[in-house]
Amino acid sequence: MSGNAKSPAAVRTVAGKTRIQKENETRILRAALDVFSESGFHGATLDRIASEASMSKPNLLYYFKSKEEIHVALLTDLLDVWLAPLRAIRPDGNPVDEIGSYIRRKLDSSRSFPRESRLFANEILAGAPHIGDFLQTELKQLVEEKAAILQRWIDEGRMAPCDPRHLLFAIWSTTQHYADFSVQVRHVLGLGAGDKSYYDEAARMLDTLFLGQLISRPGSD
Amino acid sequence: MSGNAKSPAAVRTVAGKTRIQKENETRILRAALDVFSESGFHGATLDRIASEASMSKPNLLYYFKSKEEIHVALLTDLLDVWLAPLRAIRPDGNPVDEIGSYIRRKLDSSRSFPRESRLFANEILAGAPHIGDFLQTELKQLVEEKAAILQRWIDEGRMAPCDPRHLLFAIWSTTQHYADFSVQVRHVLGLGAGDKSYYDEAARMLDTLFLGQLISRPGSD
DNA sequence: TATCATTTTTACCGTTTGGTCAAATATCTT
DNA sequence: AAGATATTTGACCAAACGGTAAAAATGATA
Repeated sequence: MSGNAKSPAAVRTVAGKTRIQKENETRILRAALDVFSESGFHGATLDRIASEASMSKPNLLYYFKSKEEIHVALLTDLLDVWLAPLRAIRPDGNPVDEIGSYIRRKLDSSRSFPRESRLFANEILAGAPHIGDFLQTELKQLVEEKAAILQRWIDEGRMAPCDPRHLLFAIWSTTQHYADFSVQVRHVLGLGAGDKSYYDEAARMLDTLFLGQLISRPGSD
Repeated sequence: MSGNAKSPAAVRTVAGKTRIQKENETRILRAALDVFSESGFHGATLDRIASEASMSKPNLLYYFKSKEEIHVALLTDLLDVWLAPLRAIRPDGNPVDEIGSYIRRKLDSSRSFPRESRLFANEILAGAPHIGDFLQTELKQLVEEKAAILQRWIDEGRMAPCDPRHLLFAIWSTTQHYADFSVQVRHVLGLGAGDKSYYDEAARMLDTLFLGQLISRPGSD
């Protein structure tokens, strides 16, 4: 009677989620990502999210207790994806490859998930009310771990000396800029609304900036 | 009877502003900058702005017709200040000095005017509903003008080849990051709320990143 | 001090918004 | 098909919000 097969008399999967539940939660989160990333937390309304999810507002609130719960769910889902590129930096790689891949992955994230990037940016700009703990613990620890790797490369003379944590900040800011400030980028470059053609030039620029010069290559690397 | 001395029978200065008017408009804009930069346009309320300006809401609306008018006034005031560092880049200078000064000025802006930076960031993130025109015309033109200078330096072999406009994007994003994402920076570095001590290390990092390497110095420059 | 324009306040309004409730409907199991 | 559970909806609510109107108070001028 315990297990996970069927407790009362319904079709529930492992996590206790019905087929309809999973479907609707997905629909809601998808719609909410649209609305939150476009208008921010306070600018978003449950009515718009419900409408975009083709669902009545009370029905939406049947799956998520509050507006904040939807927002937190989105952020929580996002964090793992967001950190994946940083996690992928390998201690036994060489600086150019590892940092180069990291930049490429982060830039790809901006291009492929601009709404997620803006959601994150909005949260930080608002003072990180929901993910402050995450930043202070998980992110801080991960940064320290990866910064130690970079520091070792510096000590070994394989990279120009600099504060590794600030180097990471620079990579974050430059890559995320193309998602968070895409309107400005497009307006300055004179591009249309959906045009993402600038990403190629951006990639070249970042390679020049971070790799072409920052990392000294003895040739043996 | 025209002039600017005194038209009807009151104490008005050049722009037709009473002493009290000027004082109160300043108080309102100051309070509004606090609130808007902290909570964004939609998160801000007239009640909070009025309260922070030690003023009743109707009295506030006696000086500004609407919430949006306050917001636009803030943004408009900001734009000139915001572009000053870029305007200061001189065609007859040398790359290291000019770009170095520019980075220093932008970083100083982030340290000294973080609220202004966040106000701007919020506006862009929201899709630049109020300053879209400015971005497409004034900013675009200014960027083209300065990019041409950088391009000339590149053509003359005084700088590593790269897209000058994206170089500007990189400078904008890295410097503004320290204001817009200060919460994240502090949490990752393990610093307290008001601590801005990281700016020194940030400046070193940016110098290394942009100057130490990007710009090739023939020695004669 | 009388006069007039400016400034401030009190009371209020219509709308929007996040959220609730109970009833109705669909879905699943037996 | 019956019964139980899960889902959906329409009607509604209290609070918050941007904004208004008109009267009261203040300040400046003569």
